[in-house]
Amino acid sequence: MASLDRSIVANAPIFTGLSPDELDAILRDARSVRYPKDSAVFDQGTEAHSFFVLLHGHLRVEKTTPQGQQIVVRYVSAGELFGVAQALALKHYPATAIAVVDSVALAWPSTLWPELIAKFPALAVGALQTVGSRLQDSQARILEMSSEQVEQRVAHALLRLAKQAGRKVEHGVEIDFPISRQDVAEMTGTTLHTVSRILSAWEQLGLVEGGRQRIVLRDPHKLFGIAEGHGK
Amino acid sequence: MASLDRSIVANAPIFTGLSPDELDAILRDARSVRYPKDSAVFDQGTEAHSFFVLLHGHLRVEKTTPQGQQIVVRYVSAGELFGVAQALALKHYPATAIAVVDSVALAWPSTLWPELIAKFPALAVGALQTVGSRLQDSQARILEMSSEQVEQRVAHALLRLAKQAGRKVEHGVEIDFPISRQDVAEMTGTTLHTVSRILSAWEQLGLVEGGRQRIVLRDPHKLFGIAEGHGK
DNA sequence: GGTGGACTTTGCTTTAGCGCAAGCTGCCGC
DNA sequence: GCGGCAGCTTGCGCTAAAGCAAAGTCCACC
Repeated sequence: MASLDRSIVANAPIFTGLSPDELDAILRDARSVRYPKDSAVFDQGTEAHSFFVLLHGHLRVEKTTPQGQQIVVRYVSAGELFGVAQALALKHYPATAIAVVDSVALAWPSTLWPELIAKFPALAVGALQTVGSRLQDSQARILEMSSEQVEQRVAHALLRLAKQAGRKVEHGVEIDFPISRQDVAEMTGTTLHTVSRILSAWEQLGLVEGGRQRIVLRDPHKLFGIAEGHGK
Repeated sequence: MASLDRSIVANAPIFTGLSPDELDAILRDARSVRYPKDSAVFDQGTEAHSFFVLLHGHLRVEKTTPQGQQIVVRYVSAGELFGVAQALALKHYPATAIAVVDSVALAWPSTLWPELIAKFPALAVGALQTVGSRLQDSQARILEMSSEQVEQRVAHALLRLAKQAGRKVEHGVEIDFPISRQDVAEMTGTTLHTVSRILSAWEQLGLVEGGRQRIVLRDPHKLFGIAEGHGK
C-alpha cells in the first residue's frame, strides 16, 4: 500500500524533477487523509490551512456566487496537486472540493509551503506548470462558451471527462465516477433540462448510454464530430 | 527615463521580494523594445522566444479558434509580466499580444528563465502569484458567463477596465486606451451589435459617454448596481 | 477639403435554449 | 416490500440576444 502510494506520488507531475531523497523529505511532512464520498475536503471561503495531492479517488471542485449560482470548476484525479491557495497568495480557498467517490489525499500544512519552496525550487516550477495548465483550460473554456453552441460544449465536456477519467467498458468508455446531468450543466454553463434533452437525443442516436449519475460514451468519434461543429 | 523605468520595474508585483542588487542582475539581461500602436508583441502559435514586463502602454491579448472566432483574453498594463509561456511549459505562445497604444516592454530570452529561477527563487514565487491571479480572473469570468445576463457582463467588464486603466476626467472615468464595441463584445462573449445597443441605452440614461473607440463611465456606482443585477 | 474605410447605430426577424410545470423511475432506507 | 425522494425526462411558451441588413458618422489620409 505504502509503495503503491509512492508510485502515484512519484508520477505526479508536480514532483517530477525531484530526486527520490528530496521526495522522501517532502513526504515526511505530509499526512494522509481519507475523505468519504460526498464529504468536503475544503470549503470555499474558509482559511486555506492545507494543500494536497490526491492519491486515490475523484473530487469535484465547485465555485458558488454570492447569489447562489454554482459552477463546476473541474474534476481532480489521482496524482494531481490541489488546494494551493497559499501559493497564489490567497488566504482563503476560492472554491469547494468535494469527494465524488471515497478518496484519499496527502495533506501538508500551508505554512510549510514557503519552506518547501525554498528548499526545493523544483516544486515551484512544478506548481507553476500545474497552475499554468489550469489557466490554459480555463481560457479554452471561455473560448468555448463564447463561440460554441450548448450541444458542442456538452460534447467537449464529455470527451474531456472521458479522457481524464474514462474507463473502458464493453461498448464504450464510461466516466469513472457518479456525475449527474446537473453537474454536466454546471460544467458547460447551461441547465439541467438542456443537458437532459441533449443526452436523450444522443441516446436515441446510439452515441451515449445514460443512467442515474452515469454516462457511457459509445461513439466518441462521432461525439468529437459534434464537438467540432460538424455532425449536427 | 532610466530611473522612471526603474521605479516601474521595482513596483512590478513580480519583482517584489527581490533586493535591489538582485533586481539589477536580472535587468542586465533584459533589452527594452518599442512596440508602435497596432503592432504585435508576439503571435499565437509562434515559438515562445521571450518573456516580458510591460514598461509603458497597454496591450490587448487575444486568442483565436481554428474557426476564426476570437476573444480578448485580457488587457496588459504597465508593470505586468506577460508572455511567460516558457514557465508554463509551453513551446508556443497561446495567444497574440497587440499594442493598443505605443508601448515599451522589457524582454528576456525564454532560455534564460530556468537560470533566473534557479538563481532567484523569489521570481518563481512571484510568477506563481501572477499566474494564480490570472487563473482567478478566468474562473470569475467563467462564473459570470454562466450566471449573468449580457448587460451585467458588459457592466462588469467596463468596471474592471476602469479599475485597471481608468483615467479621471471631467465627468467620470475614461478608459485610457482606444477600445471598440467589438473589443468589448469579445471580452464579454457577445456581439458587437448587442454591446452597441447596451451602450446606447446607457448613454440615454447618462451612465456612460461614448465615441469612436472611446468609453467614459459617468456613473460607476449605478453601473455597479447593474453589474450586481439590481438596477436593471 | 474631399473621399474611403473603419466604426457605430438601429430596426427587424429568427431562434436557441431557458424557465416553468408536471410526471416518471430506480434506488435507498426502513 | 414499500415508501419516499433524488435524479431524470419531456412538453410548452417565452424571451434575450444573435443574425441579418442598411444606414449613418467620424477620422485619417490623400
